[in-house]
Amino acid sequence: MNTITRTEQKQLTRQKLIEATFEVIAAEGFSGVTMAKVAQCADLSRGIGNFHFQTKEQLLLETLHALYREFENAWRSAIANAGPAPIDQLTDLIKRILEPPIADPKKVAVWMAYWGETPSRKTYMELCEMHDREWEAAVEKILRSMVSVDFNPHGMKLHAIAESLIAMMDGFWLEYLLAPDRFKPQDAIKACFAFLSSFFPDFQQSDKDI
Amino acid sequence: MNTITRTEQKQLTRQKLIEATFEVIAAEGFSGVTMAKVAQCADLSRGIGNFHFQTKEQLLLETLHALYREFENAWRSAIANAGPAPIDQLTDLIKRILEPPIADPKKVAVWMAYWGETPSRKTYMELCEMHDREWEAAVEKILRSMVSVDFNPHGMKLHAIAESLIAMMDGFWLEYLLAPDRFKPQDAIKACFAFLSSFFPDFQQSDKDI
Amino acid sequence: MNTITRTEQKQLTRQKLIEATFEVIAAEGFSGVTMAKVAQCADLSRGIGNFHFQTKEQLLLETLHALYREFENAWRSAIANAGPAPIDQLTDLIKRILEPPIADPKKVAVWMAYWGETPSRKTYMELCEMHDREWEAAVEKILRSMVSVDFNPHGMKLHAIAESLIAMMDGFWLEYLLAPDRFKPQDAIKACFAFLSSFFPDFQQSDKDI
Amino acid sequence: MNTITRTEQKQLTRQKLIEATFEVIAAEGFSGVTMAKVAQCADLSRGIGNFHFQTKEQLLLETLHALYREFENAWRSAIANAGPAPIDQLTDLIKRILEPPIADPKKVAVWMAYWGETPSRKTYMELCEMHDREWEAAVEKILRSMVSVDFNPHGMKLHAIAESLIAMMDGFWLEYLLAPDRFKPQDAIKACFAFLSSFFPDFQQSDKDI
DNA sequence: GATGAATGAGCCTTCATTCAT
DNA sequence: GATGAATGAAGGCTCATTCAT
Repeated sequence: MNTITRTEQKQLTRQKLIEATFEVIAAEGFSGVTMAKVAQCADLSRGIGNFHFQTKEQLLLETLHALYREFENAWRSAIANAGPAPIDQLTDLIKRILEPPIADPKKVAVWMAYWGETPSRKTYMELCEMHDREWEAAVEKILRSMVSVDFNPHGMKLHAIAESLIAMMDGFWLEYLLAPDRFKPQDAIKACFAFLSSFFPDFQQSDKDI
Repeated sequence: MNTITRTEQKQLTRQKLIEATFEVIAAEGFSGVTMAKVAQCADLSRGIGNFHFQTKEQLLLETLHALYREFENAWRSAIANAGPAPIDQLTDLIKRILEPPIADPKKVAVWMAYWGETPSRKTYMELCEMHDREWEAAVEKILRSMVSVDFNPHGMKLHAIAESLIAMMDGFWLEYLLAPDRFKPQDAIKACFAFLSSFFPDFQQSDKDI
Repeated sequence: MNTITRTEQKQLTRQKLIEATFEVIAAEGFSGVTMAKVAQCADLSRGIGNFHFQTKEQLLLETLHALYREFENAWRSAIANAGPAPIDQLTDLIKRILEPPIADPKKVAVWMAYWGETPSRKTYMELCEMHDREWEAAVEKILRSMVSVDFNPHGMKLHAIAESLIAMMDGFWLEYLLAPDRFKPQDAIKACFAFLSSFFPDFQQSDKDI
Repeated sequence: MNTITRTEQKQLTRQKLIEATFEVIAAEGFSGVTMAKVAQCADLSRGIGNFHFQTKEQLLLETLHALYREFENAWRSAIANAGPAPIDQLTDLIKRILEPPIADPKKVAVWMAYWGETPSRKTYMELCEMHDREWEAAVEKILRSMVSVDFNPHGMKLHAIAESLIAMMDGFWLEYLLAPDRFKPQDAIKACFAFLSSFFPDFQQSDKDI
C-alpha cells in the first residue's frame, strides 16, 4: 500500500509534466519550450523534468506519444461505438476527428508544432509513420467493406481514397489552426461527406444527418 | 555605377541569407536554426545576418515573406496562363499547387516549420492570414464564376467549398511531408477533382485529362 | 541485543559506503565522485550517504581517514613484526610500503586523487600533515638507532635522510600510477636500499636478500 | 598587418585563458575549476572559454599540454646548457627540476591536481606517458654515457636507475606540496646525488659543490 | 561593407541535500 | 533506520548580438 502510493505519486508527477509540456507547446510553440517553463507550469521544481525523463528530448517524445495515444483511442472508440454499418462507422469517425475535443485549437496547435519538427527528427518521423500506418489501414478497411472488389471510380484506388480522406481531415485541422474563425466543424464534415459521395452514392443521403 | 554595384551586392547578400535560412530550416527544423549555421550555409561571415536583418526574428520573417511571395506568384501565374474558362483555371491551379516545384519536399517542410510556430507568433499569424485571405478569395472567385447565385449543394456555401478545397490541398502537402513515399501528385489532383465533381458536374469529365 | 544489532548494522553500512567511495574514486577520479554513484556502488539507496555522513565532504574525509588508518597500521605492524634489529625493521618497512597490498594500483590512485585536492583543502592538509609527522618520526627513529650522534654524511642530517627516503617511496607510488607497466616493486626496493647504502654501509650487504 | 593583429590577439586571449586555468587549479584544486572562475580570473567574459576551446575538458587538456611543454623546455635547456660532461648535465638537470621556478608550490600543486585525475582519464594518461617516455629516455641516455656496458651495481639496470632517479625527484615535488615547510631544495638535491653516488663514484665529490 | 572575436543572457543538466513515507 | 521523490543552486554550453578592426 505504501509502495503503491509512492508509485502512483510518481506516475502522477510524470503525467503532470507531460500535460504541462503540452500546455507550454500550445502557448509558446515548440521553440518556446523550456524545462523551466514546463516545471513552472506543472507547479513543480526545476530539476524534476530531468529527474523523470532524463532529457528534454525524452520529455517531448513522451508527450508526442501521449498525443498519439489519445488520438488513436479516439478513432478506435469511434469505430467501436458506431455499430456494424460501415457508413455509420465512417460518419462517426469523421465527426470524432473534426469536432472537439479532438479538433481543439490547443491540441491542433501542438500537433502542428510536432509536425513542423518531424521532417528533421528521425524519432518523430518513425513514431509518426507507425501511427499513420495503422490509422490509414483502419480507414481503408472501412471503405473496403463498402464496395465491391473492382471498385475504381475517378481512376482512384481505395487506398488513394483513404489517403485523400485523411489528408482532407488533416487539412481541416490546419485550417482550424491558421484561420480558426473561418473554420466550422460542420462545413468540414460536410466537405468530407461530399468528397466521399463522389465515390460512394450512399453518402448523398447522409448529408442531412449532420 | 559604383553605388549601384554596392546596392546590388547588398541585395545579393540578403538573398543568399534568405536562401540559406530556407535550407537550414528544411534540414534541421525551425528549432535547429542558428545565425551561425545560416551564415555558414551562405558561405558568409558570422555577424552578417544581424548586419543585414538586425535580428534573427527579422531574418526568419523575411524568409517567410519570400516563401509566400513565391507561392502567390505561382497561383497568380497559373490563373493568368490558364485561359478564360474557369474550369481550366481551377484545373491548372490545382496542378500547380500539387506538383513540383511548389509541392516539393524541402519547400513543404519549411512551410510546416513555419506553421508549427505560427499560432504562438503574432507576426507569422498576421502574415499568414493576409495571404490566406487573398488566396481563398481567388479560389472562391473562380468557383463563383462557374455557378449560379443560389448554388448550395450538400448544404455548403461557395465560401466553404473554396475553404475545403484549400484545406484539401494543404492536407496533401502535409501528407507529402509525413509520408512522402505514399504521396502521389496524380492521386492528390484526382482527389481534388473528385471532391469538386460532387459540386460541379463539369469536373466529371475532366478526370480523364490528368 | 536488538540495539547491538542496530548499532552493528549502522557500522556496517558506514563501512560499505566508505569502501564504495574508495572504489568510485579509484574508477572515476575525485571529480567523478557523486553521492548517487557511491550509493549505487554500495548497492544502497540514494539518500543514505547524507543520512550517515551528513555531507559529501564528510564522507570523503572519513574515507581519507580510513585510508590513513590502514596505511599507519601497515607500517606499525611491519616495524613491530620485524624483530629488534633496526636494519631489519627498515627493510621490512620499505618492502611493506612498496609491495601489495599497500602499493596497489587502485589504492595508489586514490591516494593521488586526495593529494591532488590536498593543497586547496585545509582539512585534508591538516590530516595529511598529522599523519606524515608520525610516519616521518617513525622512520627517523629507526635511522637514528643505526648511527652515532654526529652522523652527517653527504652533508645531510638524519632528518633529511628520512624525508628523502619517504619522498622516494612516494615517488615510486607515483610511478606505479603513471607508468604501471614500467614499475617493478623489486627495483623500487633495491633503489631504496641503494640510496640508504650511501649513508649506512650495512645496507650494502642486504641487497642480496631481496 | 591587420590580420596579424587579430590573430595575435586571439593567441593572446587563448594564452590568458590557459594561464587563468592554471591559477584556478592552483588555488582551488581540480574540482574547483569552473569556466566562470577561469573567465573571471582572466578578466574576460563568461562564454569566452567555450568560444576558444569548445569544452572545459579541452581547455584543461591544453593547459596540461602547456605545463608539459614548459617542463620539457626546462630539462632540455638544462642539458643543452650544461656542457659536454655527463655528470655536469645530470647535476644541472637535477638542480633545474628541484629548484624554482620549476619546483614551485603553485606549479607542483597543478601537477598533482592533474596526476590525481590521470588514472581515470585516458587523454591525460596518454599525454603523460608520451612525455614521460622522452623524459626517462633523456635521463637514461646521460647515465649510459657515464658507464661501461655491463654496468649493473646493486643488481639494477641502468633503466631502473633512471626510473628511480625520476621517481625520487617526483617524490620530492610531492613532499614540496604536502610539507612545504620541511622541504628544502638543497636537501633534495643532495639526496639525489647521494642516491647516484652509490652507483657512480664520481658523484661522491660533487656533493661539496651544491 | 565585411569580419569574427567578444559579450552575456539563458538554457539544459547534474547533483548534494532534504524530507515525507 | 531506510527509501527515493523532490528541491534548487550551480555549472557547462549555446547562441543572438555587438563592435573594434
